[in-house]
Amino acid sequence: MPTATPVLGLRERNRLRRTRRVERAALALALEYGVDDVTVDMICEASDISPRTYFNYFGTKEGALIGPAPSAPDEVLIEEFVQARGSIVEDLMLLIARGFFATEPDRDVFAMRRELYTKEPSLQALQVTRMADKRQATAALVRRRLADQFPDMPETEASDEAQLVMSVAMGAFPVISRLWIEQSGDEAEVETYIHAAIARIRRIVTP
Amino acid sequence: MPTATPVLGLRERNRLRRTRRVERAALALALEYGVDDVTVDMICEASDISPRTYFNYFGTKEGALIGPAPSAPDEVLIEEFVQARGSIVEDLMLLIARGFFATEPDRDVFAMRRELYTKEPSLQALQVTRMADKRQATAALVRRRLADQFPDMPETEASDEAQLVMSVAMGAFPVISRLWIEQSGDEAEVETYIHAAIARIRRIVTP
DNA sequence: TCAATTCTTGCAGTTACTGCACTTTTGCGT
DNA sequence: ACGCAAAAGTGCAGTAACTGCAAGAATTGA
Repeated sequence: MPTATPVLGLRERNRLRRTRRVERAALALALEYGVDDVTVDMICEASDISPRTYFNYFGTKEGALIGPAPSAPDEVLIEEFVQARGSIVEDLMLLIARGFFATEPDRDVFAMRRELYTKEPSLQALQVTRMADKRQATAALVRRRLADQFPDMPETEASDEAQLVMSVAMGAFPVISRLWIEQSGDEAEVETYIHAAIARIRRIVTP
Repeated sequence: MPTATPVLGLRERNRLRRTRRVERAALALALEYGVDDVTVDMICEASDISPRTYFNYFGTKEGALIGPAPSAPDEVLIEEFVQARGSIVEDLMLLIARGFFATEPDRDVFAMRRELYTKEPSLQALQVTRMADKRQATAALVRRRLADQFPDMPETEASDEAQLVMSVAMGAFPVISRLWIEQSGDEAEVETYIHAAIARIRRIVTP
């Protein structure tokens, strides 16, 4: 029986294998010695790869630890988001969460990453930093939705509101993903967690 | 007429003067060339200080750009926060904002910082990273308040809720401070901005 | 004015990261 | 099966952020 996924060339397979090998090594070292006491050279020696190639793959020392950035959502999902009419923050979180699932990680790597994240919360800050790069793109999405939903809202107000929507969503995201990762890790349930979190936010901003 | 503030020793005055001189130089350079194209050596040459001392003062290259971390709130303010009964996120933001004002910045430096922040939003991410260091301390405060307000709330739920409160507050903070900095910069008004932002958050998490 | 303390600085070293040129590997047409 | 073009891996040299240490300078308090 042929695989459902398109057959990958030797090139891709090598790249995947290598990526996993390096991620595993990096995570194991970071778990043993702590992120700050691990050097790129150590990772490279443990995973038999040259430092130059390491940076080609991951860009930064922490790249292998925090995992790939969530992929950009495709047009269909975006359109769905623009036309949805739930809480805008909730809808945005669902959109981001789906992008996160587009890149299915290795089982071991996933578990190690979970352990490391709880051990060194500073890595969460790095996630946020990386997300920050996508701020503008995401803000544009939110503005599209606002324009669609409230055609009469003045430009500047929409811009401010978009910023706020994004900030709240990105601020709460680490908490939600931590909860979800610690408790189940099952894709289906992420929507439940998001929904519960939104309800909670509603409560804590109400006197 | 003697000054109201306690007289500073020569040591303190030198340190203050130096700090301002370096901050000014760093900001001017960053505004002219962009943060990434400025080196610590350039800043040191422009402000006539040794690189070693620069790091003693500011710790990181960006330290002189983003300004001092908000000082830890004193016991009185903390007690006030624990016993307040407004929206918990709003009360927390007010607490943080007051800590921010405890260190009064130089007028010029303030203006340059404002300009740089709008020019290079990546600096905001740095602020967040630095705030992340204080996450635990802040979370403890929030938990104190929750324990005071809801004595029956179970441990784990309180912990999750504290995380969420902090994340939302810290997420929204950059937006608010940007609005406030761009429009007035007057201390009195910051409460108004915070209040308005909270109202807005309430709206965007409601379907 | 002198001794104790604190601060600044130079130096040497480590580590993250980058551009460039060179070799190896892979994909593919014949 | 073979060889060529494209892509990927690697070594090297260099830059820049940051740190510990110890010596020298400034400040303080008696």
